[in-house]
Amino acid sequence: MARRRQSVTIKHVAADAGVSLQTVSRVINDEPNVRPAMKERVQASIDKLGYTPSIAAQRMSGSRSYLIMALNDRERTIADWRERRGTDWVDQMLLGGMLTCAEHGYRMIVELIDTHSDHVERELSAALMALQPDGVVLTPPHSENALITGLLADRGIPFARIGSIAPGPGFALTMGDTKNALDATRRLIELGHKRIGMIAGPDAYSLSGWRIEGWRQALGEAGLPHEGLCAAGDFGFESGNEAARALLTQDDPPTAIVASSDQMALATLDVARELGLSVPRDLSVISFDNTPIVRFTDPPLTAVDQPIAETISRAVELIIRARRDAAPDAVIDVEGSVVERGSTAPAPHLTGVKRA
Amino acid sequence: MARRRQSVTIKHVAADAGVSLQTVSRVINDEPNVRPAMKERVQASIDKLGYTPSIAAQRMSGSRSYLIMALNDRERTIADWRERRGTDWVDQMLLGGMLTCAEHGYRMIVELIDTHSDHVERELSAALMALQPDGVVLTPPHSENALITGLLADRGIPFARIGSIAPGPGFALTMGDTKNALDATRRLIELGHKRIGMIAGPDAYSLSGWRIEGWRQALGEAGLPHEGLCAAGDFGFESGNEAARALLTQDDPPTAIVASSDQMALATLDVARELGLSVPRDLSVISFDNTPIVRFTDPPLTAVDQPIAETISRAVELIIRARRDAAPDAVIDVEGSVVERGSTAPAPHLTGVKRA
DNA sequence: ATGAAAGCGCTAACAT
DNA sequence: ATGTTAGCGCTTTCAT
Repeated sequence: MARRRQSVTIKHVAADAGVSLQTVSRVINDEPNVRPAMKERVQASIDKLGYTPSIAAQRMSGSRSYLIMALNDRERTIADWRERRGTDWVDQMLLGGMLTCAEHGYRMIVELIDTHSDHVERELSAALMALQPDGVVLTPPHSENALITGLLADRGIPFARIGSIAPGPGFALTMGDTKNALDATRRLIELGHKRIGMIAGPDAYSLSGWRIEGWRQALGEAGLPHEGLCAAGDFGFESGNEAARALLTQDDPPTAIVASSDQMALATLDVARELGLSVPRDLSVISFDNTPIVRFTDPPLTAVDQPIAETISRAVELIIRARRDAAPDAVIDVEGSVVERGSTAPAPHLTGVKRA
Repeated sequence: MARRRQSVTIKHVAADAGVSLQTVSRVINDEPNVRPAMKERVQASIDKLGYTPSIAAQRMSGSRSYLIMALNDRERTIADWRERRGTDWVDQMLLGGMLTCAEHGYRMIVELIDTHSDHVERELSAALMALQPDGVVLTPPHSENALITGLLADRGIPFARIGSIAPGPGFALTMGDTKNALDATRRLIELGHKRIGMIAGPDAYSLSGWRIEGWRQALGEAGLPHEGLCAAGDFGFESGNEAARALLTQDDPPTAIVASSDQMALATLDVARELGLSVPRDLSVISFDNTPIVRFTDPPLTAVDQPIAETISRAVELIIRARRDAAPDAVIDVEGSVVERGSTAPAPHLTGVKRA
């Protein structure tokens, strides 16, 4: 391959404007100590030649790489893509991440890392050495992986933890999990439900716990019971099936269920159908995620919308500003909302009658 | 900001192994003229220190950047994300692209470019200068934009054109559009349909034409008419609504429709419902895309599955091999398939009776 | 088969 | 306010 060189470099601009490289550099980076007239002249040359600095060269000189790495769980992400489950997490991440990066001249680059692997550190370290990103966005469950956060902290790389509130290095951001679960449960209580079940996510994710907390809090406020009404899944369809079955086939089953993922809610719909329960007449369901498919289920699912794009956008801004500003101590909580659709309705009148 | 340096560099490895930088470089790049024993010794140091070369430095020295840029239409992509329509094109692109890139030590980086903008060239040029990718994957409609292909050809950057068969620079790949439309239409003919409509995509996409061609060819084989049975949309829901209405409210309307996108098929379902037509009893529908939502529509849509991941994967391989191998002259056509679901059924008996 | 020297495009540090 | 120098980590010459 022919040795490919940059077509227009800082040298060309400097020559064209009749100034030193350094002055051009100062203009590019909007640094002080350049007279307006000079700045204008250099900018004119830049525009004329259509010059854009090479991020590789910028990085080499000890400056920024203008790259932000978004780390996702390899196994889960690939499975979602392969199965075409309609999870649009990555899309929403790119929506918030890429656009905000672009506003600041940065790029977002998606990287997949194994969670369970014993060589997480090697994988991550290799990615960091290869790319030299200026920051990293950690999504669950990586955001709570001490090996990962520790390594980033050691290397002094700014990073954001989505779905983590633990103190320590890195910006912590959450998507209103507790309040979302609280709101969803309250809504069901308003509809007259007295026994409201919860299909929780796996323990490995803190947000699973937060949602349980919100659910319990709402029940507590209303003096309603929670005992025996919480079953845990792993966010996947199969686990949701089992959890829903466990909840709905017990004595005095719930008339409403909050599921911690769309897939588990989908499974709940199936189980209900199988048990001869009509949704929402006999059973109300609210899910978390609000992925595109929930508008097309039968009935369409009332769902908690997670502000993924907004949250990643905030994370990126924090990372980019990290050089200047001090880290905010507090956890940043971006609010979600409940989108009401057809899977929720007033509690059935015959509450308390065993149906299974 | 502290001037952040690479933690482990080629120098460290060279020192550890007691050899010159050059020898280490040769080992990294698997070059000849290194004795096995030497190679082993160096590799041991690399493993011990957990060394991975910086792609910025590799690029700077005139070698590869190990970056492949995937170019998508900015406006459409962002709209799909914002509306959360369930289009998983980008996901499938990443599935095929990222994984294949990773196999070869490359990274895929997604970039959005305006199609209609008059400064496409400036935008693209800036991205190329900043990132210096070793190759570019062009998706429709960029793959048929002469400004873009011309610029890449001029710069000598290997690129792939997805959904383009035009001769000229760059690897051309298609996803079996003609055959897919042919198969879908043939399937409807097998089911006894005599009047089969087509809701085509916009002219700006060549693949719209290829699909029309396949549809027409199948009709021709069976001696069936096509006149007045083709309406064009822009792939979006609204346009599908109009097109479906035009087809279904005419005299002697079709009993089956092939829609060039899921969104337009969704609209067709709505129009059918509105007109009192039951799908698939009165009307069969086959769509293109097979996005996740089509499993949840009422009824679930029979759809043409586009091998996006596989196609992008092939494109990436071609680009990476471009340095060694000669460009294949022929268009590479990756086959799709029809996934049968609930929106197709035998033609209604009362064919020919006006219903609208 | 190995090593030494030069340079990629850019910026930090140090002049002036 | 501007210019000069040195060097980032690596690969390409060019020696040996």
